[in-house]
Amino acid sequence: MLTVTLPDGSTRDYEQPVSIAEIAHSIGPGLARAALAGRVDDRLVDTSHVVEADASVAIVTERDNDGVEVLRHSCAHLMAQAVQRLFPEAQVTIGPVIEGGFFYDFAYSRPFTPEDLEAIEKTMAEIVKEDLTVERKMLDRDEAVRLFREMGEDYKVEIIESIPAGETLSFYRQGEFMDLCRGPHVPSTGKFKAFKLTSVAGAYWRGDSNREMLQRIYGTAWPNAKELRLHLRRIEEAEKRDHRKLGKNLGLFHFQEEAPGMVFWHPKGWTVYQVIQSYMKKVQDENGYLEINTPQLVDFSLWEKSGHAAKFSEEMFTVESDNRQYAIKPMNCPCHVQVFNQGLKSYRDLPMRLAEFGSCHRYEPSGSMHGLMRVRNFVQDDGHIFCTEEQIQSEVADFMQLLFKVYRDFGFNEVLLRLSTRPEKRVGADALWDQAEDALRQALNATGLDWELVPGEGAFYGPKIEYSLRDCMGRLQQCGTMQVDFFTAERLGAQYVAEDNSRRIPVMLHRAALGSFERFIGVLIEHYGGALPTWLAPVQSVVMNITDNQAEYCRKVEESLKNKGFRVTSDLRNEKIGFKIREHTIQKTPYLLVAGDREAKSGTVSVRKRGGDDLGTMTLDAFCGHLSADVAEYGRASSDGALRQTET
RNA sequence: GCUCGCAUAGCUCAGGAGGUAGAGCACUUCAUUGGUAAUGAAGAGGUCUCCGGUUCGACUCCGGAUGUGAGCACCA
Repeated sequence: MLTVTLPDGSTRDYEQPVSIAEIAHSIGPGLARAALAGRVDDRLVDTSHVVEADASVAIVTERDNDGVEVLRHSCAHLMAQAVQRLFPEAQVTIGPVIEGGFFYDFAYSRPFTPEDLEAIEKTMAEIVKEDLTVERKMLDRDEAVRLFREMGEDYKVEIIESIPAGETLSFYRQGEFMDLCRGPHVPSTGKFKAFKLTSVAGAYWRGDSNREMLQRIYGTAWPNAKELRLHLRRIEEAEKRDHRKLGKNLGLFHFQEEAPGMVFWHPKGWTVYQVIQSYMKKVQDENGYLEINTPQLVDFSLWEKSGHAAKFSEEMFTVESDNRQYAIKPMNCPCHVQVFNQGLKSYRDLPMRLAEFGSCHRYEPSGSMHGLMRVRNFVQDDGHIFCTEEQIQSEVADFMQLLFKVYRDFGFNEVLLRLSTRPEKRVGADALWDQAEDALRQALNATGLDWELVPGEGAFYGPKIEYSLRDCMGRLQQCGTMQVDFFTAERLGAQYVAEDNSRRIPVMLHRAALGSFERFIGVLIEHYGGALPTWLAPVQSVVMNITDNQAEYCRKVEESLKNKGFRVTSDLRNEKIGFKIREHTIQKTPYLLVAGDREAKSGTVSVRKRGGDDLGTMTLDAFCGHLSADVAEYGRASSDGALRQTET
């Protein structure tokens, strides 16, 4: 006799051990059909799993997030089975669930083509029709190695061999197909209703660029056709917001072959850039930063001293002149230490916060470049805080306050915090790493917000906190960073005189809020789909005449708005008003002002917002008030004012 | 950097057994002075990314380079 507690709190008694499928059936035949998996005391299991003792049990269906995950994972198996039916020589490797779908990596003699994908999808549909039972099997490790070796699955053999001998492993079989897998999986291949293979690409075996490249097929699976359709539409929407496309259409910037990975900013894009820069300048001024500027070319020896050359010399641009080797600076830190080093510093000077909008060049691998998001020349809103160990925590805390304010002003309300700790390749003693990691951990805990630990992902000189924004498409965009560094200052000879007259080495905090202007602007463009909030819009308002009669009046309106500090243009072309409205709407200008004879006579403007809202006719003063209020709101209009935490 | 794809007018894209190319928008000119998402007409615009090869002939086929896209790897 055992008692099963269901999610609604009700209980059911069974005479003997009972499977999830049987429990589902005893509740109702509809639920039995919908069952994809089960949850026993919070552990996800197959529907064939037998409950042997009292437990809380839930039937997992497609309405459950875990159910959708199971569906996708099983769909990866379904795809692998189809691939092996069509291409018997293809070897299977791994096939996990990812956000929104799944992939499976195959070793095959040639890449798969779009036509192959169609054929694979068709075969998948056939296997769905066959409604094959999916069975779980347990095998001893060595037995499994033997079995997969016989099947000619070398990659699976390698995976299984990396598991300690003597362990029992679970396998899943559906028809002729069998795969090593932790599970759980759907009970049969008839459960799939909506899936689509989306793309193929190469991917390294075990994520190691020294090993062979496999053929990865991406797919997506959903509980029904409608959700699949919505998913595909969301992808289309995201493509429309692509900052590379909008950057071209809105005339913000361009790239060209002669300068790969480096931006040509156009007047409008540069306006956005400069608005952001002066905003950051103001924020930094208000927060005790001293702005500096340092050279673009610095003798290579400085990079050797700082330790960057040892790790990144391949990624640095170099210049030779007068028999001297220079590097175009790939980062600002060593230069900031040089500024700190001028003149003897006292503990009274600390914390010293140096900031620079520092242009950096890095020879990024060609395949990693992506519009503004990853470029070879970028400008960081860089800052280095030289301080004592005791000051670390409050400095980190202060920076976070600054950061959250900045993000809110740009219209981002969700921030994800991550702590990256010591990597394998690093400098310095472990005791110092302990201390540095501890300092960041405590600062994170002090915020009261949740954060995520990412072991081994720190910089070579210190651990870091990374701040990622959630954009309106739900994607995470890493922007800000705060790094504790006990080593660079020492390497570059930075010192201060302490209270007891001893010489001490300052701690260096590396920090950036936006990350790089290029990337941040890319994120903004996509977040807003090009319709930047008024304070950022390159052109805030355009004045249009209806006939030539009002040209002079429009010029006056433009002039008067410009004098008040607004970014305004006028469009006096001999075109119909509808045509002009359309053009400036497409250009996403926040306010469209129309002046005909009526307005010219009464000294007013007719105001329309880019979204189509008609604000009616108002005096120029009234419009100025409206515009000022909008600008003063920054990007907060889209926020609820409070910083929300993002789900990790 | 790796795998695969792509590169045609300012932009978005067609095209063809291998016989030097086309649309829409934009641009220029003319007409039109029109009240909230496209007025009409005419004109101009191309070494079909670059370098080699095959061929009587290459934008088209082959090889390479460069750039770029998706993914992987990398990211101080």
